[in-house]
Amino acid sequence: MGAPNPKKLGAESSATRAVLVDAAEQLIREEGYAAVTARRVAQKAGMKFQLIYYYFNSLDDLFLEVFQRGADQHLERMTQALASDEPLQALWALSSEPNDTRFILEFMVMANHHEVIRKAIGAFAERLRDLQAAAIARHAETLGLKPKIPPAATSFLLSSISRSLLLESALGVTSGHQEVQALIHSALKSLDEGR
Amino acid sequence: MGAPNPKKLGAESSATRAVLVDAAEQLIREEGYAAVTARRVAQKAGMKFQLIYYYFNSLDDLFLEVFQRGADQHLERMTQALASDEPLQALWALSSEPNDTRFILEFMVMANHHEVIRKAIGAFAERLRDLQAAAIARHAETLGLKPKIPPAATSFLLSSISRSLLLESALGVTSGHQEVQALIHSALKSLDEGR
Amino acid sequence: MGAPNPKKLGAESSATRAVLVDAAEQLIREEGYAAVTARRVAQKAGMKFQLIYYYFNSLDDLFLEVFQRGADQHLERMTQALASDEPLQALWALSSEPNDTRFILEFMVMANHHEVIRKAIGAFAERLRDLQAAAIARHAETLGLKPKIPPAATSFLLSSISRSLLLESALGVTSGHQEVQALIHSALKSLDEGR
Amino acid sequence: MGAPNPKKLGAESSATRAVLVDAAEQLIREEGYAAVTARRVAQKAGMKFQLIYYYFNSLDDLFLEVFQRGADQHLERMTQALASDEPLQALWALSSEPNDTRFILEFMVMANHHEVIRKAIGAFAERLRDLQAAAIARHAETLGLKPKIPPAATSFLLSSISRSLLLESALGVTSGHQEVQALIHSALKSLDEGR
DNA sequence: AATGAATGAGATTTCATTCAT
DNA sequence: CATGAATGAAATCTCATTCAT
Repeated sequence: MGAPNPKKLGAESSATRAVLVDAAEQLIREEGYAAVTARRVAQKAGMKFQLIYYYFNSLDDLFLEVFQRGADQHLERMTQALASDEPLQALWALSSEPNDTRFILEFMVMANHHEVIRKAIGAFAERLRDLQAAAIARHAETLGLKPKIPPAATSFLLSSISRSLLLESALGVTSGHQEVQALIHSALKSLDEGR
Repeated sequence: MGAPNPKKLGAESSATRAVLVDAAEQLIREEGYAAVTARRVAQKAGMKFQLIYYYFNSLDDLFLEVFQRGADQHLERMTQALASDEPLQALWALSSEPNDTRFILEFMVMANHHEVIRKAIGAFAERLRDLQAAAIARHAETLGLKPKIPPAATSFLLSSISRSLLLESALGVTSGHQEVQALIHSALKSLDEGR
Repeated sequence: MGAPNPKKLGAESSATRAVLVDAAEQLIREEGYAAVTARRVAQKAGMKFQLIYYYFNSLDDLFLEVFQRGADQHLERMTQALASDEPLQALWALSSEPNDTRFILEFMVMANHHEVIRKAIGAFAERLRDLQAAAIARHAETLGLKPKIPPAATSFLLSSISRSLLLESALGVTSGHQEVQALIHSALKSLDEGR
Repeated sequence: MGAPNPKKLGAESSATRAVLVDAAEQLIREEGYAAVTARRVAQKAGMKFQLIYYYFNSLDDLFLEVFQRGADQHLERMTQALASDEPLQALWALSSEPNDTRFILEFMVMANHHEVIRKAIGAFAERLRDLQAAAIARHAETLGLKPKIPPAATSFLLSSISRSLLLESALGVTSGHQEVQALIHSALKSLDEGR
């Protein structure tokens, strides 16, 4: 029996549903999650706000769907990046993309108050780490290297650093940034070239 | 002394005022800035919510005061840490303190949508960076070292990494953390001992 | 029909909406515009105050709708009055009607601090003046008269005087009123009869 | 015994008291009576708002004092104007002064909701009317004229018209105004010159 | 598949006023 | 004389959500 859907909802495949998710995503990107309300999403989508409750059980559900879709896309992109000839540099480039990174950060913050989101983003972060670590290990093996830094640590470091560069830039703080960028670039180049 | 401050009501030195700032700080630490409303702060402080407007004119003012007080304390503590015999390890220990770091992170996020906060935390971050970079440079000189990594970059890296360790831990993500901790510890030890 | 009005919620045709407009109008007539708050309107209508924001988005919108409805009715009545055999006397009778005149005066005052209302009542006053001036001119022509006083001035004078009679009466001041009424009556009679 | 002062208040002659009345008057002139609150008056005066309650029993008392002072000054000015060689033209000039007229209008509106103000402004209006009517009668007698329009009516008409010219101008409505101005000017000139 | 109607809860903010000092 | 402290009341407005149609 399990837990049956307590409410009849709009079909998963509806075009309208997608429009709502799009609108919510845009809003999060532009103004942060705190700016997302049923009314504002609907307004952006050019629809009535009640539609949100028709398609989603609650605003949280909508958030979750926005996140899930974005996370899937990001994992996809990351997978492709890691498959390139210079996986570390590709990883860095993608991690430095302000768009995606700010988006993910927004959910990290939201997680504080949304149990459901916390689980989802936790799972996502873990998968991302594993994905990256595996690729880094694979790459090292290909080149016949025994890296001093464990793959998972490398993954963590690159994520941390790109995230912070972005976070600080948004605050207008940039002291030390150039030096770090230079360090990272040369390190990654060496690694990708097997030296 | 002539015309008083046009709007400021409660005295700076009031005990009540301090109680309110305490309550707000606690709330931010426990539930994040988004949970702070005049009503909730007052409730926590066991007071009427209007008192907040009596003492602060606006919620933003309260936020700012909470931040400023915490920032000052942190700078103070950091200054002391950097004055120790092993400044880098002390820096790291303080930066890894969940209390302070989560607190600062909360404001970094808040800054996205609060102009006033952005300026304040930007200024704070810059001061912190300069403070640390100067101490790191000083320490290197004392030991007669020429570090490969510029001081400001070292400061940035340590901040980024501690911040991310904390952020991810809150999400239940810890893969790669131990390895990073180990790396950092050994690196800092070497640096502090001049090797 | 595609994207609905981004914010408008309640339908234009709702009965509830009309009840709210009625209540607001009554309140303005009885106690003046300054007495109109969402709570009081709702109370008078026997409804929850949030309904006002459901139907009107803002109190100003409600004010505007009350005004517009009243203005339209007044213009209608004025048009009919001016079509009578004795247009000037009919104009005066209508302008002396305390109900309408006090109502309009209330908005004139409100206009001082409400940009939106200012525009609306400005437009209305202009239309009213033009309507009256045209009728007065027409009437003069019909009677083959060449009036010493320009039609627009006549319209202005009658409006001013009726307005002030009312305003002063409300203050309990009536000295000179009877004499003015007598003057106006005889003047209008002459004009209407073509002497 | 009568009704003794229920509260000890600041002296009538205090300079501080006058500063507060000044500030309130300025505020009414600039932003209308609805903008007058204890806080704003005090702010404008560069004082603490509690002082208002120290010097006046309530805000209404302050309003009343502002009005009384302004009314007395206006009566004074009017008396002087009426003593001139061309009393009617002087009367008109003073009545057309936007400053004073808007100020008085503001109180006429306030009267709707303030019993005390209503009585005060009623009494003032009556005195003003009597003053003007007497002067007009005197002037007619001096010139040996028997005016068709009773003096009180003349006073009423001039007040009404000047008031309305101002009220409409504020709304951006001016149609018919020039013609009226011209009429009034020529009529008053004739009267003043005894033709 | 969609939407008009409604509402309880709560947000920030402002006020007039009192009182003790 | 003057002012810090406090508060009850009310203002406008927004939200998430439900329900009947």
